[in-house]
Amino acid sequence: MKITLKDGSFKEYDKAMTVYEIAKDISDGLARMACAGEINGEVVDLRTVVDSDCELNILTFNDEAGKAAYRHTTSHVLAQAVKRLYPNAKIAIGPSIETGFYYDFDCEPFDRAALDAIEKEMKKIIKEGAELVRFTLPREEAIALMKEKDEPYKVELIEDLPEDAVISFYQQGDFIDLCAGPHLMNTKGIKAFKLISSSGAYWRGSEKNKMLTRVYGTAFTKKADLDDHLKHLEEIKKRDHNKLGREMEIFATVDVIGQGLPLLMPKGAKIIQTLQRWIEDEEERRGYMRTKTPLMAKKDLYIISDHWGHYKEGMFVLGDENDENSEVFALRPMTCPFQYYVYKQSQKSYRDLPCRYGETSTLFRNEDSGEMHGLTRVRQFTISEGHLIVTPEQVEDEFAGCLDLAMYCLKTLGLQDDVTYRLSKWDPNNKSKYLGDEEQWERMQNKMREMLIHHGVNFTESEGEAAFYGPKLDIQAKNVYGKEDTMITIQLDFILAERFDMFYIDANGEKKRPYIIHRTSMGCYERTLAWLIEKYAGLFPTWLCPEQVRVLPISEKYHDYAKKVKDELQKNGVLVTVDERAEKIGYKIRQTRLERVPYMLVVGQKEEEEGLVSVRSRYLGDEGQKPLDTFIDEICKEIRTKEIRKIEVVENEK
RNA sequence: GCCGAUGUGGCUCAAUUGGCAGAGCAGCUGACUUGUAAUCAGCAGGUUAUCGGUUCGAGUCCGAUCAUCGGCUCCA
Repeated sequence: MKITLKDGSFKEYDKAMTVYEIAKDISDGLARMACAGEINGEVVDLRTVVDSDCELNILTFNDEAGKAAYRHTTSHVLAQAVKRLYPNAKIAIGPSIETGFYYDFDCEPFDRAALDAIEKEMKKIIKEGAELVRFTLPREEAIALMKEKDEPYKVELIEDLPEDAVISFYQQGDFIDLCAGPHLMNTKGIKAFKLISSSGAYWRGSEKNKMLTRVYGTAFTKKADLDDHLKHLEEIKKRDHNKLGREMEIFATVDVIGQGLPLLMPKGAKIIQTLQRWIEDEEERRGYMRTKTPLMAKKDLYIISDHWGHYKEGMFVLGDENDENSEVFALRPMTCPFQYYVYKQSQKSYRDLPCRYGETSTLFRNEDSGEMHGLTRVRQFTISEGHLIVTPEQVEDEFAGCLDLAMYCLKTLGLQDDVTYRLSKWDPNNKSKYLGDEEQWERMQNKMREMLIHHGVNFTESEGEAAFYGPKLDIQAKNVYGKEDTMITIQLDFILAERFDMFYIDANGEKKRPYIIHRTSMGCYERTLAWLIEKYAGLFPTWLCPEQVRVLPISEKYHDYAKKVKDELQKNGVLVTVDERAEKIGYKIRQTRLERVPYMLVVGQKEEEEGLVSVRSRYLGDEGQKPLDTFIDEICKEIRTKEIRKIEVVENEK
């Protein structure tokens, strides 16, 4: 048998040896070896390999699958420890995840002290060093075994496996778990792990099911890697927009105002204003017409759009629905139907299409109380929303136009490499959630897929993520913790034009249904702001900074000159302030840096006499003295071109 | 909505386990008039998230509510 190692080398082995024995031989410390290999790209447990003529890659901890096996084994040890300390706990599932693992238990919730105790027990189990033994059972016997062990969740899992599935178990000491593997060969192999937190999670991810206790942990093959990871978690906490944004006075929340209703402070409001002006102008250049439509409407409107049928739970309803004499309104969760009525104000010809409407639109969504988070999940938000009413022939070009605009926005903000593209499709197993029939959905989804391929977009597909009226292209980004959110969305709608009886007159004088494209250009302002805070750790590109320059006079004697510098900058549209406090220059510099202002202009006697400024920037540190006019030219160019200068000087410690 | 944790000046944290709410930073006032990351002195700032309960006495114990955080579900 030929065993290929990842470094490209390979060894020939006697056919009489089992793959497992070979693996032991190769790894020479068997406990440290992930008992996993790869055949034709598929990860397998070495003990399941019967064909000794295949070409096999032995997976080590340098491979993702090897690491996953390692983390997964740690989750089994966690389950064993929990069973020892809480014999009545029932085990559910415990997979490996990106930087660790979790395991769900049906038992009382754990507090930190309980987690510490479980950790201690896990260390004991690791020290005991039981071998992980794999065995398989026929379906009935597998069910019987799990019934005997009184593990109802495992029984349910087995019952749902296909009839012909191989049902494998892994045993370490007296602990047996239903599991496909692969695993380490011995629990002794686990070197570094930590239980991070405990929380609730529904069995099989459905809120109709019982809530189980989930324990999250992280595991690394080296102690140093674990320490690095824990340190990394501390580090990214510093750029978490929810912490940094409050610290920098970009936003705040107030308990009597309510959940999901952040206050944008002057700095946050300024950044959003800058974004908004930029986007509105850009859209106008691209042929959009601006609308400004009401924030609320009678429920009649939502009945036509069928938001009343499909989205009522998500809306804030005003008035008493149960009282026939009460006029019922709802705050708008979307702008779509309002802009449709803008379209419908006059009869349109095919010559009027494409008709592109844009609106800086404030929306309200009654999110569940546990959903709100910083600026990324709120109950009131403002998006760069727009709707394009197009003829069927224009769909492709206009979709491309929306995509181009979205990509332009991302690129300008420096975010283009941080996103993934997702084709969000309907859920064919839950058709009642959606309007329209299967034929329509398949047709539109195929069309969208074709367009994405045509434009060379690298995308994934996901079922059950569509809007109720059509498929979406969602542009997704991850926050500092790796959690994904939709930043930008472009949606194809083939339903609502009919419901709203929208039409245009074609070249033959016949009424035709238009298509509608729903889209955002740079998404929701609040969410994009949160993303920018995390991306730049608060050190925004100069053009976005709420304060771009601070003038620091050496002493009171130079206040007049400082003001003159400020006025000149202001005249050129630069956001500038003067620090006139009677403090030493070092103190003012320190504070200006902590507040992340990109440029400081120190002015004293020499500067005043010669019309200079001493520039100190977060980009290059001390940039020396230069004429005021030169500095103005430079910074105006930087702002105008929305340049993202590379930051060389980063130390914002407090 | 569900599970869990947390809540003390603007921020970071104390308060000997039920016994006089305190410190640093920030702020304000005054002095200093300063050359590239913290000048000195003084002052002010609190119904301990809110409401209720137990107690001679509650920041501390109990209950409810609100908010924040970590997840689940949901979602831009």
